[in-house]
This record gives sequence, structure tokens and C-alpha cells, in this order.
Amino acid sequence: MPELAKQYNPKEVEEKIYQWWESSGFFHASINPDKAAHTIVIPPPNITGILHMGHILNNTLQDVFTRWKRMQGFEACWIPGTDHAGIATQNVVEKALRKEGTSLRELGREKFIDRVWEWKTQYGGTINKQLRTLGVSCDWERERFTMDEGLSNAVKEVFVQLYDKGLIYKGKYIVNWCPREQTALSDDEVNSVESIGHLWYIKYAIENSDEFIVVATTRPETMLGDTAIAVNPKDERYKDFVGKNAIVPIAHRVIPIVADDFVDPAFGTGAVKVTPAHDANDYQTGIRLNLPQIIIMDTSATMNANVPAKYQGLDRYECRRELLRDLEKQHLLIKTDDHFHNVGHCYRCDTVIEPYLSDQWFVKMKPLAEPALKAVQDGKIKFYPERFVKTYEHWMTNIRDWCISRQLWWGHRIPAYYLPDGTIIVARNIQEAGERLKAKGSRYSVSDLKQDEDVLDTWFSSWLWPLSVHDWPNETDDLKYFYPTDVLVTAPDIIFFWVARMIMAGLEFKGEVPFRHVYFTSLIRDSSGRKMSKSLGNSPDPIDVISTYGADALRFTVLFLAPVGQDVLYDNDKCEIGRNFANKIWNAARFLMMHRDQLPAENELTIAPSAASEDMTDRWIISRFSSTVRDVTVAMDNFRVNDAVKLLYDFLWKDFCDWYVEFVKNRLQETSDVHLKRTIINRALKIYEETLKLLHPFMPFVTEEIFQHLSQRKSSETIMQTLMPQMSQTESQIDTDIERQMDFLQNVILAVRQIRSEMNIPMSKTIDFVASCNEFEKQSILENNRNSLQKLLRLETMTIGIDLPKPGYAASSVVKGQEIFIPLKGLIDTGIERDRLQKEIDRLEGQLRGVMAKLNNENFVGKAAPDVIEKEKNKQQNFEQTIQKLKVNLEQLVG
RNA sequence: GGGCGUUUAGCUCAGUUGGUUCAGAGCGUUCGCCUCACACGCGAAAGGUCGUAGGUUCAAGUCCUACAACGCCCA
Repeated sequence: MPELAKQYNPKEVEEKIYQWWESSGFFHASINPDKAAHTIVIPPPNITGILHMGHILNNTLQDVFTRWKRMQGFEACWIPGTDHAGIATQNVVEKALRKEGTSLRELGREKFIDRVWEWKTQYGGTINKQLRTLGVSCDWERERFTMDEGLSNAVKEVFVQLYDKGLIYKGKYIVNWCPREQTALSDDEVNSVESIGHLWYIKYAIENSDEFIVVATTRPETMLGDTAIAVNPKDERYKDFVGKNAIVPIAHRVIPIVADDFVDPAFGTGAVKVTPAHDANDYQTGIRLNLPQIIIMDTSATMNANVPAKYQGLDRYECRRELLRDLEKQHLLIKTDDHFHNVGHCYRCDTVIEPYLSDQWFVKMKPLAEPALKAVQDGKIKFYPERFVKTYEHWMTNIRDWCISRQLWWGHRIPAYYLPDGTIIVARNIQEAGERLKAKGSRYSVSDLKQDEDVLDTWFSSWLWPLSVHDWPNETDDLKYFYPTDVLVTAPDIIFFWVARMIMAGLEFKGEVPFRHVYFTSLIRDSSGRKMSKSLGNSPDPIDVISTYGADALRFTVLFLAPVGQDVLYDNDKCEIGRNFANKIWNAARFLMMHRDQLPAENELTIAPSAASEDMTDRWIISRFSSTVRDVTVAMDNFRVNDAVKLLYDFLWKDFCDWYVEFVKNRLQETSDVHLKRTIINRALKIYEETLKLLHPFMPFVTEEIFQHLSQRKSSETIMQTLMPQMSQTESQIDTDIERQMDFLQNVILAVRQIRSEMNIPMSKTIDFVASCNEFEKQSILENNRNSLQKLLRLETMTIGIDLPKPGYAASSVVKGQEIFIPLKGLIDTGIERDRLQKEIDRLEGQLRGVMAKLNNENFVGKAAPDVIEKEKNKQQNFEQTIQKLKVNLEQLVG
């Protein structure tokens, strides 16, 4: 077997291993009646997207869950894929067309869509290639795309079902309009950003009078579409105005002054202009009061023919400037205040949203939301962290209808057909539309039908993802076996966009929740707590990080830094945590294998370690290992990945390397019996290999690489398909007695090291050791580990006994009631030792005071649980005895 | 304005049902080590009134109330 390099080098192993895994089909899951399924569907990234730090955490977690369950004996299936990202993708391709000097209108719908598909095959899905460098164990054979045929069928099916049930309707409605993307957006696709703007106070003349009424507005250009002025009915200032008419300045249109409760008398002047076609609130008022709706802009927010000629063709902001200038000239602009308000921006291109009146399709959400809310409240779906239930409840109880039409070409075309008379036929395809037409007894024929030009919101396909990846509405075997999924791992910012809607879809269309657990990931921020963003340039490229530190290091580090529900302050330097740990694991293997390979390779020497050859440290490490298996399993069952990672880190680094391996070294030196040597090393290797399995889901590459080196493997043998150590089988090996004994031994060693360090006794100088015990058990623990103590502490002589006489001039320590002395031979400054002892006495006396305060308190003795009182009494005794011993030692040092 | 979260060592954060020598870890700092797996390492140390003020309790980092600061979501 080739010797391992001194340092672990991820570059040499990761790509090679991944290719082997993937080409061997280790990631593939298929229906297996002997196993329970564990399914995860990936939150499909956008096909235009590239990997960023957020994906790293999210996908590492999904991989950890998948690998963990796979090694627990589940048929673990992780389904990858991408979504078609209507707006983003259309933008990218349009940009390319512009460069070529053409446009989508010039190409026409069909050719444009061909172009998008072409683009998709050539450039799309970069992210899935990048994800492989992270080591993800997705079943790539099952990769899906939201525009695939199967998924399109699901979309059409759902649209028709909901329409037939009356849950989809078309209506003229005020929507969030992005003038740049030229499409409607749903409420969730609008980011509201607090901005500094102005409040302009404008005078409107009262018809047939010299009076004026002053209104305040943040968007003066919309006055050209005003159809009323509204005041609060209780507002005394304007009582006399209600019922009169005002004249819109510039436009010279006569509009009524009306009373409506929604007007806040404290805002501005208490009189507001009403523009039903360009403001969501005004729209509602307009409906209530039956006001006309005047659309004054076209779809790119350019002023249209409904405004005075002077302003026609101007952009909304140019128009605003022009208009304000004109108002000022006419002395109609009274004042301008600075004003903070929230302005909606497009989540894709950040353009300011224009509320716009247009024909759109909507889903009625209330009937869908009710069962979805209940499923979470009843615990059929659990959220981690749990607090997101509140966020979910709030949104679900205040839900508004979902605008699902988008004025784009790239996406699922709305399966609605129009007759020349405006009748709408909704159908899965044109044939079905024809049948439905015939069933209606219409005088028209199929050739008269014209399909809706618009497409559906991308989320209208994403919300079906857990179903549609298995070709629902077909009741496929895969669907039966793999649905519902087990865990959804996602960022909390899409809880409304996606999580809530998937729950609705699962319940509505399949009658079953789509997943049982939802794990909301942390947000990755930079080291000063700012969100990572392209414009700030504070977002490291994960591919660079992986090539610098290794995928395992990055994975381990983000998990190590990411407790449930807390944001992660990330910096590339922090990857040293993971890199150093990978190297530590590597070197532990290197040590064990070097020793094993030094031994003659006789058959009889490969025998398994037996219980008879175990010493205390063996039993201790087995116990610690078993505790670790239990604690990690419990942590994983509760989705506390961060805990699991820390437990493994501590076990491997501290218990295994710092302590156990050190003892193993001494035991190997101590004996010349190769048989025994082999037994010792094999046992250590066995425990190490089992630990590697526990660690594999978190650091797949380094664990696989070492696993392959540990022994001769068959060509298809991979750690990822081994069975994880099971808590049920190891739990009985937890031995608190042994852990207690080992704790004593460790504390003796720590005490002597402390003396060495504080007395400045270098390791090159040997020292004498005297242990005066008052318990036979502790005496024999020391006796049984004479050799290890001697080597670890570099001891010249060792004297161990019961109630030994104190050496005259010695540093001392009390460990669990047992006295340890290091004779100083007069060479060392006793002042340091005196200070050290005094400090320890002071500390213990402080503790003792605390204990005594409790024990002297009648209330405590009267009310606390008996076992708690007992413990306090024990503490008192221990403290008193230890202090007593330390004091005697201190006095001796003075004398 | 409504909701949610955070506040513990210089920094980043654990601390799950109130009670174990409970005040912890990693990084950083200081001191000592090239100890034959690892300097991406080994050994040791210093460092905190647990945001503030009340309350509940025999007992509060932990539970309750108010307040403050910071952050996120919604309006």
C-alpha cells in the first residue's frame, strides 16, 4: 500500500472520486421494496444561475441528509433539476439577440422559443456542473427541468382542474407591473425598499369658485389620471367640499370630491387624489365609488394619448419633472417636503414597479390556503427552526389571490383559448378545447380558437415540483414509492413563493403533504454581517474556495459555522477550520497505517482484537465512540447538523487523537509482542474506520479516500454504501464507570502538565512523580497505566501508594481527592508554586462559599429536591477536603 | 405601524427539561515545544457582573414583564 502524503491534498482526490461515484451509479435510487425511501427534491436553481455561497450551505445540507439516510439503510433519493426562470432567461436571450441586431418581436414567438432552448442546451444548467465539485450525491439520472414535457403536462392539468373548480379566474385588475420586463409580477416578486422621496402639495381649483383644495402626493405624474379627490367623511375641514367638483390642473378635467373612510386625515393635507388605474388603494376606492379608470401610461411607463399632448411620449419620470415645472409656473405647487416611503422594485431587474390596470389570470388562494395552514398547525409538516410556523401562519391567514399570468414568451403558455366573441375555453390542449367547444354547442369551430398569448408564472410550475418530477398526474410507481418527500431544505426567503404553495399543491392535487420536514437554512453573510451580493463584490466564488481549500473543508466549515436558524458570518479564512480538520483525520490514518504496515503481514496477526486484550483506554474510547454515535444520531434526527458536526470534531480530535492515539503510541512501544501490537493497532483502526463512516456524510471525499487506503477494497466498494454505526448496537458499550476512571487519569496528567508548564520545566528534563492516594481504585488506575504516565509526562521515578509521606520540597496538586507531588529538588522557585496553590485555594473557597450559602439556607434545605441537596453536601465535603490538603502543602512549602 | 429574531470572552458563536466544579468552544492573544501522524501540529495560560431594569423560584445564562440596541419580514 502506498504511503500517504504528509498533508492531505484534496485536489488530487476529489475529481477522481466524484467521477468514480457518478459513473458507478452510486447516486442512483430505484424502487426497493426491502427498504424505506428517503426522498429530497432539490430547490431547482434557475438555469441562468451560477453557484454562489447560498447554494453551498443549502446543497451541503441536502447531501448530508441524503448520505446519512443512505448509510442508515434507506433507499435515499435526491432529485436534482433546474427551473426555467421565465423573466431571467428571456432577458438573457433577448440581450444576445440585441447584440445580433435583432429582437424577439422580429424573430416571432416560435423562433424565439427555439432560440431559448438552444441557449439552454448550450449554456444552461452551469450550476449543476458546479454542484458536482461540492460532492453532492444527487441522482443525476433523475434530473428534471420545469419545461420538460412531463412537467408541462402537470402544469396544464393543474390549470384546467383549478379553472373547472372555479379557483382560477381572469380579471381586469391592478397588478405590479414592471415596465422594463413588460410583465405583471406577483406580490411576492416585488421588493419594497425604503426610499427618500418627496411629498408635493398641489392646488386643485374648485369648479365655479375661487376656492382651492390642496392635495399631497408622492407621484404627481399620476394626477393626469385622477378621477376624484377623496377626504375622510369625518374631516371637518373639508365637509363643505364634499359633493363639489375640482378641476385637475394641466389636464383641466372636472372630477368629484368624494368622502371615503380609507383617507387618513393626518396624511398630507387630509385630501388625496384618486387615480384608480395607477394605484392599488385608489383602485379599491374607485371600485367602491364607481369611479372611471383612466390609464395614462403604456406598458413601458411612457405617457399615452390620455394625457395632454405636451406630455405624450414622455417617460413617467420625465413627465413628473416637466409637470412639476409647469405647476410651479402656474403657482399651483405650494410646497415640497422630503418624505420617506416604501417603493416597490422588481425582484429581477430592480426597476420601480408601476401599479397598472390590466387583464390578468389569478388563483383564488383562500380555499387552497386553509388545508395547507392546518397541515402545518397539526404538525403533519414540521418546520426547523419552528418559529417559521408563525411567519407561515401570518401569511396564510392574510393571503391574497395569486397573479399567475406573465407577459412573456418563455414559459408555460396559458392553456386558455378565445373565440372571436370573447368566450374563453380552458383545456389541456387544442383537441380538448375543441371537444369542450362542441359540448357547449357553440357555433364556432376549433379553427376559430386562439390561444392566450401569455405564459404562467415560473412558480406555477415550481409549486408542483415534488409531484411533477415523478410525472404526476400519472400515478407512476416512482410517485407511489418516493412521494411524499422527507425533507425540504430551502432558504427562508422563499417560504411564500414556494414552500407554502407546494404544500397547497400537494394537498389539493395529491391529497397528501409534499414533505414532512422543512429545514430553513441560514443566510450566508460576509464577515461584517452584510448580505452577499454581486454589487458589493463580497461574494466569494465557491469554485475558487473549493480549489483552494477542498470541498470537504468548505462543507465542514459552513456546517460548523451554521447553527439552526442563525445567519453565518463567512470568510474564506474560516475554511481553515475544515481544512485543518481534514488534515487531522488524514494524519490519524497515516499514523495508524504506518504502524500497521511496519508489522509483519502474517495471517495470524490479522486476528480481530478481542475483549480480553482490551485495557482501560480501549474500553474508554469504545465508550466514547458509542456515546458519539448516540449523540450524533440524536442530533441528526432533530436536524441539528451543527451539533452533529461539533460532536464528531471533538471526538476525533480530542478523544481519539489527543488521548487515545497517545496511549496507543506508548502501548506499542512498551511491548515487543507483535501479536499484541497488531491487536492494538487493529482495534484502533476499527474504531477509526467506524468513525470515518459517521463523518462521511459531512466530508465525503477525504473519508472515501482514506477508506480506500485502509484496506484492500473491491472495485465497487465505497464508503458511501456501507452501513453507518447504529446507535441501537453501540449504546450498550457506553460505560460511565470507565469514563469516570479515565477522567481521573486524564486529570492527573493535566495536573502534572500544568505544573511543568508553570514551573517552566521543559520536556527535555525528567521529573519525579509521587501519588498519594486515599482510594484503592484510583491507586490501581495509576498503577495500571504506569508506562503511559511515564512516557506522556517524562517521569524519572514513580511512587504510587496509599497515604504516602509528603516529599519535602514539592509542587502539588489534588485530583479527585488524590494528592500528586512533583519534588522540585530545590531548583525551582517556590514562590511560583505558592502563588499557584493560593490561587487554587481561593478559587475553591469561593465555590465552597456558594455551596455553604445554599446549605445554610432553610428554604433550600426545606424545598429543594433531596438529590440536589445530597449533591451540594458532597460538593461541600470535596471542597473542604481538597482545600485542607492544599493548605497543608502550602504551609510545608513556606516552612 | 404589526410580527419575528439577536444581545454570553477581543472576534464568531454553543449552552435543548431551571440544579453535575456552569460560565464553554473555535479563532485571536501570551508562554513553552521541530516529542519518531500532523507546525494545517503539540502542551499550557490569560480573558466574561451572560444587553439594562424589575419579577417568579430554595435556585435564573436558562422562565416572565418592561426597556434599549441591532437585524429580518410584512404593511
